[in-house]
Amino acid sequence: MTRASSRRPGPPTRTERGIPEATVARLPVYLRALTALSDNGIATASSEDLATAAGVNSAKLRKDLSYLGSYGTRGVGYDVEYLRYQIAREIGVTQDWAVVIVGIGNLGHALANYSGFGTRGFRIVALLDADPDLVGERIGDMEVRDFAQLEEIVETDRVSIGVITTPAGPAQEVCDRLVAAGVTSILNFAPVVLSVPDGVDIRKVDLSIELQILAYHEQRKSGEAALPQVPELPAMNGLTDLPSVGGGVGA
Amino acid sequence: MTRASSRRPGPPTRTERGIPEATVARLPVYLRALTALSDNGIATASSEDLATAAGVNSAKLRKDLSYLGSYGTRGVGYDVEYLRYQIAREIGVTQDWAVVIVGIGNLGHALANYSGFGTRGFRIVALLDADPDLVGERIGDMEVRDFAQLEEIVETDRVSIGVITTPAGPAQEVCDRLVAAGVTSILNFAPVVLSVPDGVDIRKVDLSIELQILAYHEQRKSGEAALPQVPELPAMNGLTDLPSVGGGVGA
DNA sequence: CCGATTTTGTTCTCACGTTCACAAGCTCCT
DNA sequence: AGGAGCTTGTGAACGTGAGAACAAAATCGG
Repeated sequence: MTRASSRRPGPPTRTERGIPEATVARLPVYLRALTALSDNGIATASSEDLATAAGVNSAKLRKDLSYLGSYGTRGVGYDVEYLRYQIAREIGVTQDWAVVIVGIGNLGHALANYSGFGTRGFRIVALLDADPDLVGERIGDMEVRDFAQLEEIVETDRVSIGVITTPAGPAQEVCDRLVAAGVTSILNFAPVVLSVPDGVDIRKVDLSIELQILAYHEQRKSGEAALPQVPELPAMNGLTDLPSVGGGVGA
Repeated sequence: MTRASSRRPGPPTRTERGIPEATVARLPVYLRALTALSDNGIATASSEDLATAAGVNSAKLRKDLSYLGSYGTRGVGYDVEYLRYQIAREIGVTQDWAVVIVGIGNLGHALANYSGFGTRGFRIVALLDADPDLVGERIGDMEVRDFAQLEEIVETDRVSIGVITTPAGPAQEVCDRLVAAGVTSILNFAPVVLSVPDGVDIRKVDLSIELQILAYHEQRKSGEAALPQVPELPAMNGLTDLPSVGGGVGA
């Protein structure tokens, strides 16, 4: 994690108005579930209802919500609209965040078109690319601008969030420029590990990693009864005799 | 998690050839780091080198690798090619997995074009959409086919992984069809919680959730010294006059 | 051949996250 | 008003993951 944490070992260090990271990651899910309930005209929901809609169990949901405060009513449940607003406020999407997207290839294109950018609370203020052939192209009601204008745009529009959809190569450089320009949160789609200074948050979305995780589990399903035995090792050079792959772990 | 696990509480229940989920999620990162080192002509790397390249600390990396076996050499480090192969095999990307993409909108389009689909190990065998206007369109060297052909394709090509890039609305139905057709791993880009039977793995990639997590931290940075005090609660009665926050159910 | 040096593999401890279980608190009915 | 019936909020137990620290193994130089 990039977040700095000033922990003193005194008491359990109860949330100094700080919410566990795992909970933060679920709040947006709850927000969406509440919105769906609201759209269906449901005014009140129990933790059980909400948990089902959000795909978690109710104990976890209640504990998560308890970090925000006591917004429910015992014996009754939660007022959908009220809770929705409280979560939205806690997350910070009651205000609008200015976002720039850097790298208008296939993916950048898709994100630029993504209606509503998934959720309100975010406003794309610029699409940037360094390729002169792309600059000037219109996408929806926006126009691709030159990456050189980054600093100016960040300052003018108070941009705090940057989305990187470039190839892996230029990603770190783009990242550095974003940070230097004053962006303090970055969402990275490029398949590289970016390094950022303290105080800058970075999150990564990586298609091929997700697929590989699925592949791992998939492989185990296939080989449930008959694990495909250790295949021929590819001409081990340099190193010594091979550790017996089957029994290396455990016992 | 969807994975079933048969745990008896006896001893620490060491990996019955099972690798912790947190480790599994990092293996693809190591794989990529190793590939990068290999491309740079580096034949041997210490856990420290690797850890730096992968953006983790070396103790964690060593522990992760130890679940796979003893593939390093004390006093020396790891043979890059050898370790790369071992990890690839463990993940299951030494073979090719057939993948279908359902929902050829902006995002589906982008993924279809994604050269190499991120990494070798995966082969897109079909692009599917229910919209007759889209069916027949060419994308790269593939043609969009009718979603109705799903079952046939899954059977013929032994498809085990499905990618859902539809809007939220049809996602669950698409998911059900995929599962019924025999797909056992799903990567979901639609902003909904999908429910699947046991034995099917599902992973979710959600842009707006990632942004909201960033927004949360961003908000805390801004209000470091001066937390904006709890704003007026919006008349906690029936349906209040909130800014319409949330609601990723775009389309 | 032996000791110094390097780096892995593993053990131990601590922090974090999840789940259970239940008291506290609210509503509704009689 | 009082008791029955729900549902929340939370304390405590449990399980998983992270990091520090160190013993075991390999190389290399004398």
